[in-house]
Amino acid sequence: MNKLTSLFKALSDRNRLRIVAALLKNEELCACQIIELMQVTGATVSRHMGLLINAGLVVSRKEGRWVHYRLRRDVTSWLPLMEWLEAQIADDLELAADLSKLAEITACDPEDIRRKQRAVDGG
Amino acid sequence: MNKLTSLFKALSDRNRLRIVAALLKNEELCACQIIELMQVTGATVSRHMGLLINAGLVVSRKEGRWVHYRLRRDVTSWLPLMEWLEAQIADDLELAADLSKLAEITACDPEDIRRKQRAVDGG
DNA sequence: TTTTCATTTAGTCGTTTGGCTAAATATAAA
DNA sequence: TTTATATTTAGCCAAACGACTAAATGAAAA
Repeated sequence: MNKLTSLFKALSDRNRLRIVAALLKNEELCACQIIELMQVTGATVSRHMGLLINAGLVVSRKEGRWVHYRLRRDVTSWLPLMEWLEAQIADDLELAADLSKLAEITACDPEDIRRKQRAVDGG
Repeated sequence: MNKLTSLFKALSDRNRLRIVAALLKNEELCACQIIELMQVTGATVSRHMGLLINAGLVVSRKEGRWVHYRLRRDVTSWLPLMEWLEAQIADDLELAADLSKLAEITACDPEDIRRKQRAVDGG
């Protein structure tokens, strides 16, 4: 697909926009933290991350069993868009609310988050 | 829907992006000119324009039987995005190609364009 | 080396999208 | 006031999307 089109498609889903907002405020997040923020299954988060990676917005880094995601900051032509987006997010009540929830999540040890998630799943 | 989400949704379709690109280069375009550029039915263009209007990107102006569209330039917080977009369009071969086609279209009298379109429709 | 576990892939399902045609609406011309 | 015409609305269809569950993968822990 076209670069620009897949970029906008990536940003045109509410949940993916929440992920990008989260990554704008956190250098790096692991899958389980994003799952915890969004309250969807790991499979769903994985699919969203795949789209964001494909659009060229995000890169992933594997560390043991865990995968960490971060925004690509090396595509200089997109930096103005990212800066603009960050300003818009500040004005979006729902996205702004996410950020405080996210602060609670990142304050925890990811191991604890997974423990809690497994307990809820009943796995 | 959310402001930011409907904005990105509006921009996430290739044909709508072509329309926005066209409106960035032309203060105002009428429906028949957009139909001619995109080679889709009037109904389809109408639906796309409705989405762009709903997203707050475009306004329409009725003049007799004709409807003219232009970009909203009064939403100051979106101007940086529009400027960025304009720069990206210049780097997009397909969108850039559209602009020369558009130049031919805008050089004609819209009445002639409709005459041609009616002839093709067999109406 | 078996088990556990984090993530991804495959497959399913209901919803949304983007195109079309046909009918409706609104305005100008005859 | 009838007819022609530009756009919109309604209704249809196939393809794409976003969620889920279950199965597969790959890496660490036991």
